[in-house]
Amino acid sequence: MSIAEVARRAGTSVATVSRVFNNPGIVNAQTCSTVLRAAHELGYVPNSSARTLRTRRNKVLGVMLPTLANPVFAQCLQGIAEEAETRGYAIVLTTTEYSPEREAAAAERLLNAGVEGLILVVSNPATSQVLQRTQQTKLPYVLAYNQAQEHTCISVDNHGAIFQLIQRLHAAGHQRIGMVTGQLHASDRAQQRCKGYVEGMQAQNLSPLPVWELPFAEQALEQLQQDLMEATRPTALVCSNDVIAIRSIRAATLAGLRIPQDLCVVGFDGIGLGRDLTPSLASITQPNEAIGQQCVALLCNALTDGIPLLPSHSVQLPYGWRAGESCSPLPL
Amino acid sequence: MSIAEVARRAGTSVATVSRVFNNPGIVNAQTCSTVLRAAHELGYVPNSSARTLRTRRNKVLGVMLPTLANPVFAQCLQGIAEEAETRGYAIVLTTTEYSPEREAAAAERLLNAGVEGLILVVSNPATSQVLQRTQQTKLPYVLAYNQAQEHTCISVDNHGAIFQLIQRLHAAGHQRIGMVTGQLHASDRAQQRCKGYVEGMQAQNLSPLPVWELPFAEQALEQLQQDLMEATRPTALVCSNDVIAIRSIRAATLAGLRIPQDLCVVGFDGIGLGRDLTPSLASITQPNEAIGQQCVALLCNALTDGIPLLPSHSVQLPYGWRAGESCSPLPL
DNA sequence: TTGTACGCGTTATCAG
DNA sequence: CTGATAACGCGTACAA
Repeated sequence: MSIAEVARRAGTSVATVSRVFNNPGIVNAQTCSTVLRAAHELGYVPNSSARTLRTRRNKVLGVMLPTLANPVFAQCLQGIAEEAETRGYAIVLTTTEYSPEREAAAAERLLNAGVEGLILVVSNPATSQVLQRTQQTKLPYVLAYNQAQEHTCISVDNHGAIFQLIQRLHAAGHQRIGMVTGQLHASDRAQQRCKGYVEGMQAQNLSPLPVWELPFAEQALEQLQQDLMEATRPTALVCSNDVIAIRSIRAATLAGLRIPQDLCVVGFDGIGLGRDLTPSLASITQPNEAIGQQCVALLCNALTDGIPLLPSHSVQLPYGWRAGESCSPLPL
Repeated sequence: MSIAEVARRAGTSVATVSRVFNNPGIVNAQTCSTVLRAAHELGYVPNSSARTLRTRRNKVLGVMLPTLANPVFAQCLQGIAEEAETRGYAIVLTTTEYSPEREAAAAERLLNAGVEGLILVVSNPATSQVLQRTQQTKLPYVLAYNQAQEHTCISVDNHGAIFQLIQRLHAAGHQRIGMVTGQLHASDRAQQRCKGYVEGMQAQNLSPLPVWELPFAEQALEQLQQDLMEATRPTALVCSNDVIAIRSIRAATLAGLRIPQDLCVVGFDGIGLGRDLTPSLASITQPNEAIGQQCVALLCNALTDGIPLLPSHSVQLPYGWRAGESCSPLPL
């Protein structure tokens, strides 16, 4: 099952067999088909380790995600896996659970695994040690979801999406609009979305409310619930992601509010499950699979062309809008 | 950065360096630490391709999952990734979207990737071509979630879980209990759970209702919705997984029913998101991460010990119960 | 257009 | 306990 056996059977040298597989153009069509037939009959499949040893390319991509518990990343990974598969790349996966400490260790493991390139979702590109470390290694990498001038990113316009949403909510008559987010330090996206909220409110001459920041705790939700029982409660809640939105709906319902009559709730991400909920979840959608696919595509192209990946290769994909029962119809 | 450089710096032979990394026990403690230091100073990291070429072991596991859109499998994958990581294994992932055709192709790709072992979730172990093909190759494999005598499986007692649930529902006063499932042919678990339903009902001297089988279509849900408006509608709905349960809650709500006063709904899987829903989702829980971890553990142990994986190595993990607002409290 | 021969970095065998 | 050395399977100068 090695190249030598194929060569023997085809009556050629190993070099020719190798060429047939790597550069068919430069070999006689006749010999080529002879070799191919021999290879097929023997069920020959090239040994990737040997090839890697020689070429120093192993066709493995490293993927670092915050968690798989949030369907956004699961969906993205699906896109990554798909595209990687068609391109013949394997992936090694690691999750950080949104912890900066785990991030560093996780990245180190990917590096040690000898990956050719990296797809990363970091908590904050501006402060991430992972990115410094990665840049040292000269390995090509692309950030998914993160948005930062200095890096190659596949993302959506987080700021603009929320900014525009505020405008639409206002147009629909909402004045008191609140924002709920996960832990801000764990996610630059959340920060950008919050910024979009504040500036969006100001642009509408509305005063932004203090942002609800929900750490992953029961307690925080109860606070939100309390606040929603005040007379000055908002009439619409913008959430920095769909999971937060689902939790917010829970808090609101426990506070005795009806969705969307008393309170409109909008999420961000467009996870598939949102459609099946009751009420169905209104959300700013991201093309999650496509984000994953593009990451792989960019990386693989850079790898095969041997050109370095630059910030200018960043792609900003369009976000969308999924209407849902958790929010009354919005103009536009 | 190769073993030779380390040897030179440590003043030993390459063989010794190799031993230090692979079998430290048989080398002099003194030399050992010298080598280790040299290696560390040089930032030496063993080349996995060369090692693989020599040992014919690449430390890559193949994982075949139905989809990542269902959080159950995302959670399981998280467990797999974690355990694989700690054991120094990489994984190559592929999804089948519950399609038997895609299953065969997906498995073939994993095989071609040269994986050392496989973790599979197949639609039906009894009819799966994938398993035949896998057995031909003599590669060790373990089935996750699937339950079958002839294979090595990590699963829960699907039949028993539902059987017991029916008993509890009956004890709580329910007489008309219905069952909702996804496409039966796409999942042996669903079949086993339905069997548990039918036999559980009979054991309680209740007559089982025709099972609602929901293909992935809008239409099917509407049928359920219609049926739930009949006078003879069930008072409790057992669902073969949490996603189905979420959809059923939607159908019931659209039918004008209140959950759980008019209709109790119970899911299966215990996906994390279930806790955050309103009403929160009552569910029979599976230890999803643990299932993934055990698959990896079993596989890796078999791989390192060189012993074949037998059906007798199967593990049946305990299922649990998560109370939730979608179902009134149940005895036991 | 094809063949020969070397080296990629390791591990395993066999002497010492 | 340690060292020399032959593979492992492949790609690629270089020569023909």
